[in-house]
Amino acid sequence: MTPRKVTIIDIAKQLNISKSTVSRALSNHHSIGLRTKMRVAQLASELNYEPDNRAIFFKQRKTYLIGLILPSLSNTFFASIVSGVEDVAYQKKYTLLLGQSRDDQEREKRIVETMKDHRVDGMLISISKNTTGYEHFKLLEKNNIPVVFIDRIPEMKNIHFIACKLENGMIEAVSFLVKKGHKIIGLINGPENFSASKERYSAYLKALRKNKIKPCKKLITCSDLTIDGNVAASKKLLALARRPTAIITFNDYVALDAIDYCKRQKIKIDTDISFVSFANEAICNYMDHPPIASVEQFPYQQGQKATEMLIEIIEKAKTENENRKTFNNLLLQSQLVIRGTH
Amino acid sequence: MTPRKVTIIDIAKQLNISKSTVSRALSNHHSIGLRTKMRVAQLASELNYEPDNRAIFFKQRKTYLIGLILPSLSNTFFASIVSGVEDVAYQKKYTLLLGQSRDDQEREKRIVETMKDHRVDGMLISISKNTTGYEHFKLLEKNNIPVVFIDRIPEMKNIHFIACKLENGMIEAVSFLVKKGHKIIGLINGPENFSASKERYSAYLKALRKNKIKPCKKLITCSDLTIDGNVAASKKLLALARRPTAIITFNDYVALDAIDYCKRQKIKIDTDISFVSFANEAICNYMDHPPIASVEQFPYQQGQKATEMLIEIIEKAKTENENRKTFNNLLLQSQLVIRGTH
DNA sequence: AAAATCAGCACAACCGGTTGTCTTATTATT
DNA sequence: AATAATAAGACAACCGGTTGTGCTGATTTT
Repeated sequence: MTPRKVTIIDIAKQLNISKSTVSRALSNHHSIGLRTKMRVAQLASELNYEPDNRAIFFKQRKTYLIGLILPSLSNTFFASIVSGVEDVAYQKKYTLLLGQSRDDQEREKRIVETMKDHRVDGMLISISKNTTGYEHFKLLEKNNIPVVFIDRIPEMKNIHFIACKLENGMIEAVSFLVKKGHKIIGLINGPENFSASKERYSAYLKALRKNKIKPCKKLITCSDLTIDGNVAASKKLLALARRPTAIITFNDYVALDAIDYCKRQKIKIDTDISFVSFANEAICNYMDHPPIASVEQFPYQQGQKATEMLIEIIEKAKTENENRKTFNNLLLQSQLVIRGTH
Repeated sequence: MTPRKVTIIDIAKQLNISKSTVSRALSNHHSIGLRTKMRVAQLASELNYEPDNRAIFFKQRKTYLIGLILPSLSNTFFASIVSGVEDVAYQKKYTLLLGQSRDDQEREKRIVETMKDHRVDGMLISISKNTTGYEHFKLLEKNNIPVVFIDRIPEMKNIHFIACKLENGMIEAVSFLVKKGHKIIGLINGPENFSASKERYSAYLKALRKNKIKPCKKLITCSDLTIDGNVAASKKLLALARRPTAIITFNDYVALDAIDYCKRQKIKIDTDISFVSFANEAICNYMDHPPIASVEQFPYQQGQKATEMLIEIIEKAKTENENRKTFNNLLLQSQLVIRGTH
């Protein structure tokens, strides 16, 4: 049997005093005499006493746990979110429970369940690629566990979320390309059910209008973000009779696959075709032909802000009237980052 | 005030029965009558009753939490470890607490403290680059919290750990280069205090001996794994009068910085110099001139094995005699992966 | 018919702390 | 000297479950 940890009861017994006295002595309560306080402190350190937070949290109906669910960590974008979340959470004495949905709705549900069972004080979620049903999120609402969605937002009413406003980034991207002389600009978008895809799509159209370019449906395609999907999308655009001279991609990984495809097809990057991506991943700095520009989406900051928002909601819930709920939405501005000498 | 969750007491009151009856009814105990069981089940689902695991864990002296501390997630290597850990942990009903030390000893200590306070059932740790003091790990031992170290192992006696045996990988790497005609093979190693660096170092010497090549001290250097460190190390080796025709690097990121440096210096990759790395990161597939081979260290499997080991220790501790502790060490074999057509 | 068996449930202790109230001895007040 | 005030600490309830034991009435056994 695991040797039991030292409790205040052990201390109380050894000193022949009551456990409430020990408790108060340790928290320096005024109604305990100095002599007793010192004896308790002495014995506590001798016995290596460590309070069991769970007993306290249990009574406080708190856990100081925040659940974070992301599709994956292999994408540096999400890893940055973790860092942002972690930095704020630790600072405010919360600890992070992590789960990866692997873009699988069932897994996402199971993780939500588990974290709910662990009675997290709140959750941060970036939904999976395949999530269409939202019952598991409603379950959290029922259980009064606040959720702030990050970057990948479900299409629900009355939710808290934080994301990066992509419209301005997309407009900057298109204008940048136009200024460099491009007239046929393609778009490889992400899955159609992503709000982030829809936003890119409408911003793309808006940007074209703004630059007096007539949009062409053939120049717009989607990828499921797998390598095969990315390659297929690239193939489709590059096979067009009216082939684009520039392509804007959903993120850097799509761009990398597209660039790879071009190289295999002997299509010269930056000569025959230019790429602009989203995400601005650092790893691209090592590429010989990275996208010439990329829209920064500030994942670290999104993580920070989301966590601040969540903790505020958690701590407000204790005091405030539940009836009149308000929902917090925050959009950061994205920003086009032009790489190197382009 | 947050609306209290439904408890068995609420159910008991409404049905005018005792709470123990409710508890047993819900767990289908034989001494409860069918009629009562059904009434309880009915009301429980009506009220949306959800048991509070914490009360149960509390009594069981368990949390089903596993703490995982890694230096960082920006390195895909560690992200893979997370996935391995997560997959095994979730399957065995444990949940993951995550912390990044950012290669800062103080931060590592604080995270250990926090996780200890949350009474994790066990911890998985990959130590930070700068960790030299081990008091915080001894603290865990004192608190009877088992720890399994992963990949980055402290130099302590009597610890559980899992790592990847690098010797064979290094020997394969050197032999591979020799077979390709290289005679002057440099080594950019990691920080000297890493056991992983020491292992690479001695394996490198052993491999040279095996291939009848006389080692030369000048061909061996270390990097602190920052970009500047990597570049400085590259510079040092490439400035040698007897310049190496091949360099083995501590990991892929070092190789990328070295390759980048070569390109800027107009040293032709794969012609003037070849690189072999450790880690076999997937992102390198997108490079024009990735290392021609890389030693796979199986981070996902390390994560899995470490978690299996930890859970076994946790669950064994309950029943076994504590006096005769044994320590588990597991080494996976590394494996040289030759890229593409080389 | 009295004793034994058993189903079905209530009571209370426990996990490890916190906190409100009550008790007792000492000191201060009038 | 009698009373009030105060210091120091004991007692018990509570958080939300689980579990060992005891009690009650009905059925079975002899």
